[in-house]
Amino acid sequence: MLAFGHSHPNAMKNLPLNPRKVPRQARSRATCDAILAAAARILERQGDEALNTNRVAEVAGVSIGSLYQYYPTKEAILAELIRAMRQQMHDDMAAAARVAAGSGLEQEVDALVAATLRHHLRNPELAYALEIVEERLPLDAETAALKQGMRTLVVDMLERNGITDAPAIAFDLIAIGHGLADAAIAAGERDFDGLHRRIRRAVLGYLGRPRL
Amino acid sequence: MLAFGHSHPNAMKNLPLNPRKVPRQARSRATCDAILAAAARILERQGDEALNTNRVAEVAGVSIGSLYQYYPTKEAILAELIRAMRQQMHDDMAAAARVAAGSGLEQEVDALVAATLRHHLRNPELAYALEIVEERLPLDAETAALKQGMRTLVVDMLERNGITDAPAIAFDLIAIGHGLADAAIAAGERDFDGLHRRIRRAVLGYLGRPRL
DNA sequence: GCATAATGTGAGCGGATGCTTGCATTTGGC
DNA sequence: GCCAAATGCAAGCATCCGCTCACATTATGC
Repeated sequence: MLAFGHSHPNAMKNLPLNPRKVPRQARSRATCDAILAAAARILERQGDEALNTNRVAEVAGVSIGSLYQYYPTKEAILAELIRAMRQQMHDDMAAAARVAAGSGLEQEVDALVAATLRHHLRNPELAYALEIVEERLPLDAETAALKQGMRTLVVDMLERNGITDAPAIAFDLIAIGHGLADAAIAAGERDFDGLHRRIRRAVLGYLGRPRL
Repeated sequence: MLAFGHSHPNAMKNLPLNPRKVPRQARSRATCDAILAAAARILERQGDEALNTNRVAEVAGVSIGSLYQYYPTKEAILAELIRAMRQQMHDDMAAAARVAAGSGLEQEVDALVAATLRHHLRNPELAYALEIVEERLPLDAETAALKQGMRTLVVDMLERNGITDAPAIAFDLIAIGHGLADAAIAAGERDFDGLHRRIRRAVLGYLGRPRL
């Protein structure tokens, strides 16, 4: 389960952005958490097509009115879930990059790939559903910054290992990893070790390293 | 623009499959084409969220009742568009594979990659929108067969060039190409030559070929 | 020309869903 | 204990959208 950081459900949604209340008492914080947890549960078990505000409120054991006191729109709920996921993923990757820094390209690639796969491993269904939702939602600034941060971790890793044109290479490596992970997960694979090896092979192959 | 093959708008949709009329007169064939063209236009210009049956009928200059005489559901229209796209793509790849067969791995990879990119080049917006729709739609048997056929073209190409475990390798190569193409197109790139080179690099790198 | 089949029409039904609003209940400071 | 602020509630409004149906128009065979 994701840990929700309580980063003000407001401060998002630019177009229909009507300010909403910020929870002050413990009671209302519990309500917000119940709403996010219910939304995650629905996404995980039934996918994003089954998610609507009435159902979220029902599963959360909260009235629809309470939901709209804290989340101005359905998208605000989804954006909050996505932000929490990206935060966790970013922090995990940053820690992995820090630990592996200086251990050589192969080790560093491995560390970053492992961090991203760990993310999917925790809750494959939810992670997959959230990524699908993310594609068709305008990113809020905070989530965009997190994604940029993850990209920068890859760029820095490449530069530490003397690779030129790192930003463009990072773009492609991320795309390659995404492509392989998406295809494997969509095909129902759950062998993350095998997937890890294939992503390593693709990444190092793209970088022109001799095969291991 | 896609050429619609008039492969019986019926013969799809297994669950709510109510037989519908098959066009006999030229008049009704024109109606069907107008409906498919209108749906493609909407997808291309406004994306799949903006597509609904009322709007399709309006853009096609046809009444909503006429639309439902030939297409039992909204999904049947989309499935027909997807089928036409996959047919064209498959035929294009098959022709490319035939011409390039025996010219060596690098040439054959190039030919197949070029065929798939040509497909996107014709109408990037429509191709992109259709692939998004395809992901969340149950494939009809004919489309599934076309996709399987394309996969087989890649497997055969690999086996012609002495590569073992071809089916698994083909799966990964397709995923890699998809990942790179999706990311580039989503980022607004329109330099298909550059994209072609990067996909070649990724594919040959995965296969462990020395860099060119 | 006429009968019949084929095709075209659009008002509107039924249901889903995002969200508002008016009111009830609980909490915390004094 | 009291009151104002915070929180909670759910009926139901407004809209969208997939789709039907009863009827009008056009083509085809004879």
